[in-house]
Amino acid sequence: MPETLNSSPAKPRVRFAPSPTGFLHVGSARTFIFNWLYARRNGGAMILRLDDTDVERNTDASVNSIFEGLKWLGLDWDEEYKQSDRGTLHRQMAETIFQKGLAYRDFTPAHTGDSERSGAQGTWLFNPGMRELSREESDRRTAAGEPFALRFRVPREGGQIVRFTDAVYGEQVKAAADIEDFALLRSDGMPTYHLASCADDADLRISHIIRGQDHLSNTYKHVLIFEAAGFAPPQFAHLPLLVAPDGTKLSKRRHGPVVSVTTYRDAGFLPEAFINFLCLLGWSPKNDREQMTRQELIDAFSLEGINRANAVVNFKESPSSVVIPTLTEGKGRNLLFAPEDTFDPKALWLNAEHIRSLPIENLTQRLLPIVREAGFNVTPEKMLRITPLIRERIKLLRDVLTAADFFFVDQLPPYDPAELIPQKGDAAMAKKVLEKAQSVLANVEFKHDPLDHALRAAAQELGIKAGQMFQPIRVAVCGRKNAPPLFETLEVLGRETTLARIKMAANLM
RNA sequence: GGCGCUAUCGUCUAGGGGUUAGGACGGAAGAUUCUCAAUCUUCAAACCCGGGUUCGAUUCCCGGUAGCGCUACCA
Repeated sequence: MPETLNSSPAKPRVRFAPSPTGFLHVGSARTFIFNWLYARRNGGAMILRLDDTDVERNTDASVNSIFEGLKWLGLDWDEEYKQSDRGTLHRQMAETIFQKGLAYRDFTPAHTGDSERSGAQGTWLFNPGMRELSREESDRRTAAGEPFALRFRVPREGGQIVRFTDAVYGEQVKAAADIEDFALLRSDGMPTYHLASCADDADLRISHIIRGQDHLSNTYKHVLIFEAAGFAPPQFAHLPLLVAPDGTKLSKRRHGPVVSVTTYRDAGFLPEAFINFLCLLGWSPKNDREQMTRQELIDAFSLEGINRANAVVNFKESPSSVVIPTLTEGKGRNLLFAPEDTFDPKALWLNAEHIRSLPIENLTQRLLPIVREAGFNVTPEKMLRITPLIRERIKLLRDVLTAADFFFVDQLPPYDPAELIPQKGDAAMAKKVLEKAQSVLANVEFKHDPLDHALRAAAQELGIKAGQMFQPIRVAVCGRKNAPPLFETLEVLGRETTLARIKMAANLM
């Protein structure tokens, strides 16, 4: 078939272009997800491009963190590039623009940075001296080896206007006179972000640029670059920013690990739940749906559903929670992670919802590695029996360690004997219950119904309420008052362990 | 300082010239239950302010305020 004649509508090409200067940030992850959703929804291509033109700040650790985070989220891409490999392309575009007279060499020594940040009123939109330099003079100084930055010659005369249509923010118009003569090339010959980004977007035939709203005002510069280089600008869609409860942009320095994707992974979030949560920040399916699978998100996604106001990630700003070490001390007592109230309550709820809707086998598989890593030897068979007992009781996968701890240990850690005393009862009643329980449980079949009948009958014999019968047993066996339902628990624990623990408890009374 | 973007319950959001302004999380109360969860029911909770346009604005327009972004030879 003559594929050249195939005029099927162009498939969208989108990209995620992080600069590897830190771990994968939750905001970046959301940007990736929205791009990915758009690509998958429309049968397009997802491109991952490392924007690593800032050699000073790039690190391998950061690149790893990005890959690690995306891998955990289970997000894939179709093409991958590194800007540092494409310098030639960038310089070509700069040259093209320069030859057209749309850029000029600026021989002013580079600003020495930092200190003049406060004196920003000294900001200049353009430098007439350099802008007006004759080509001859410019060439002469270049030939003499004088370093220069290449600046875009913004068409500031004649009240010109730059415009583009943003899929989220609508028509955008700005007077060219308000745009500074931004740099294209640094004096060391390296391209700036603006140039490299546009050159690559043009070369990779990116059709839609979906990125953070912090780039909205940069977009005018990008439109200028595209047009100067002879390309039609792609479609733009800017995303509202994710901010902290204090309204400021999320940053590791200010807000700690809650802004890093791996923190959520390590805390026991399900990747699909985390993606679900991120999607609901700044986007809405507009039908009151909240819990959604990956496929449902793909099917529902559209640029029209994106809104314009920044969204707050509602984590707790308690510094203490951030300081708590992730180390485990001793077995049994696994108070290891930052308390769950660190995270956005809605993220937690969504996670719990996703956990509840997972088949037992699947959940078990996800729980097992966590339990083993904490030092407990549990067989998959046993875990498979434990999972249904805790599934409704955990919000994070890691909660398995505190919700099911008593299933994993041989010896229960010490607990307060007073807990054994039932409601409206006393120590004597507790002792009576525990002794009765020993004799009853020595013979009954360890299955839900027989246990239920036997224990209720025993309560009646003792002339106490069922609840008063169950509580001492529960505490004896679990080491605490709050635990999964008793009969199922006993069933999993088995007769031997149950009797041993009750005997120990009886000795405490 | 200049330029721009934004503004609905505490938070995420739906809606839109006339609505009891809807949903969700979280909160409160209750039901259920062997505890805890889960589940169910109920309740409290919002249109930033001021002008205009209009018979009527939370919705449209303008201004203010606030927040955020850009204003680097960072991205």
